[in-house]
Amino acid sequence: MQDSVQKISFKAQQLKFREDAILDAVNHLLARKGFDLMTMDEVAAEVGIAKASLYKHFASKEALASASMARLIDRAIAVVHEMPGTLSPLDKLKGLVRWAVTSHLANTMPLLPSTRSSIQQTLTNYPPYMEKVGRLIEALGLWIEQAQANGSLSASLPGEVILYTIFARSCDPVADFLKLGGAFSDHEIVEILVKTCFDGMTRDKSAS
Amino acid sequence: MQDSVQKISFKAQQLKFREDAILDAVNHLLARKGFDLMTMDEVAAEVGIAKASLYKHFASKEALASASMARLIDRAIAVVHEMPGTLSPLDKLKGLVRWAVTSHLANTMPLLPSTRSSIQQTLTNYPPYMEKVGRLIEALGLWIEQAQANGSLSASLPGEVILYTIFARSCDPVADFLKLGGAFSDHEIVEILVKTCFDGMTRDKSAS
DNA sequence: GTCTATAAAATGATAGAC
DNA sequence: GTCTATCATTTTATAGAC
Repeated sequence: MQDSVQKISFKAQQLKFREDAILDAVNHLLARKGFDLMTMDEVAAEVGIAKASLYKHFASKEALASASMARLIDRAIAVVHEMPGTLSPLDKLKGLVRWAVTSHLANTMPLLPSTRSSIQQTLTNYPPYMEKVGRLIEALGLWIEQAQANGSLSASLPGEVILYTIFARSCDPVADFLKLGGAFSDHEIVEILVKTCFDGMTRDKSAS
Repeated sequence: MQDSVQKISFKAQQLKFREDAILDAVNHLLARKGFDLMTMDEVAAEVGIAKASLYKHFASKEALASASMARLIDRAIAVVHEMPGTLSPLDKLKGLVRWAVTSHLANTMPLLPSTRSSIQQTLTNYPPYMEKVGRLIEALGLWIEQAQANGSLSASLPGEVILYTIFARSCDPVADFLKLGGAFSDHEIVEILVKTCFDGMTRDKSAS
């Protein structure tokens, strides 16, 4: 009996391992090409299995992308929870933007906020994804309120504007352009985007 | 002889009119769906002609999109040239962002700055487009230098960062999100994006 | 130049053997 | 569950009549 239980557990582990490998490939392709240009042939090739095998794990291309996106939101939530509690609310928000832009530059950030992708509607109709997004928004909304209360973020700006502006940094083409230009390191690009996102471009950086 | 000349001129005019109608449809579809999701069938349907007729005017889908994008840059250059000379350099730059975001909200702004679109490489290899982009960048670079010189834009920020940041507003998903939310008018959305782009989110708007 | 019809290729998804 | 082979559909592009 114990053998049987261990065997099942081992098989389940193997399954999860394989599905994680598939989602890794999907995440990478979503980051580089987006949903519409990603093909199932490419996914299969990057994982190193036959295309038909993909469909034994995920019912469709949409299901594949949805699972990958849900995992991404889980990771964002993990980043939020692991943010040092000693930081100010503003610095926590900046830390999230740093993570998002860094992931973007490393080709591990799917370009989610594009309302133009055909996957967007599928995602909004996928409860597991929306539930996770809701939890993420809740945590960030708290930080935003706190930052507005202590005067480090403009109190006259609607909270949703701040939220969307932060989200949008994860797909900001400015990072790609600066990387293409080659004049800046990835770290410099990240700091530039954080600075322009929060401080704008009209005043010079004050000593931190 | 005069009849013949007029006839040719008239035919040429008709041709241009038809091709402008085609480019209008392409521009609209590029703005709503992007290059990869736009199909030649849709273009033909929106213009109201047969798909094969499209290929009598433009050699390929890429040629169609390139011509549309070249026309867009021409319009941007026109906006730049029509900007009132009495405005400060900073206000001229803000005026361009206003035009870009307004066009975006009106579905007349193709999402050009995405390095993820498959049309990007075609465009960079299309000299007429690149030449126009170069002229646009030149004019904006001058305004940026002037704004930095008079202290209205941060002098410590590399000019190309400012340039790309301004360009990127034309495809900013924040505008789409705010429109989807329904809490703001188009004009309010435009002003929000202009403000966060230039002033950031860390200080309240000062009286203008 | 416009049309209908069709070729040629890409791609999401499935059948069926093992 | 993995594979090979194949289907069904979409989509870019062209042929050929008028």
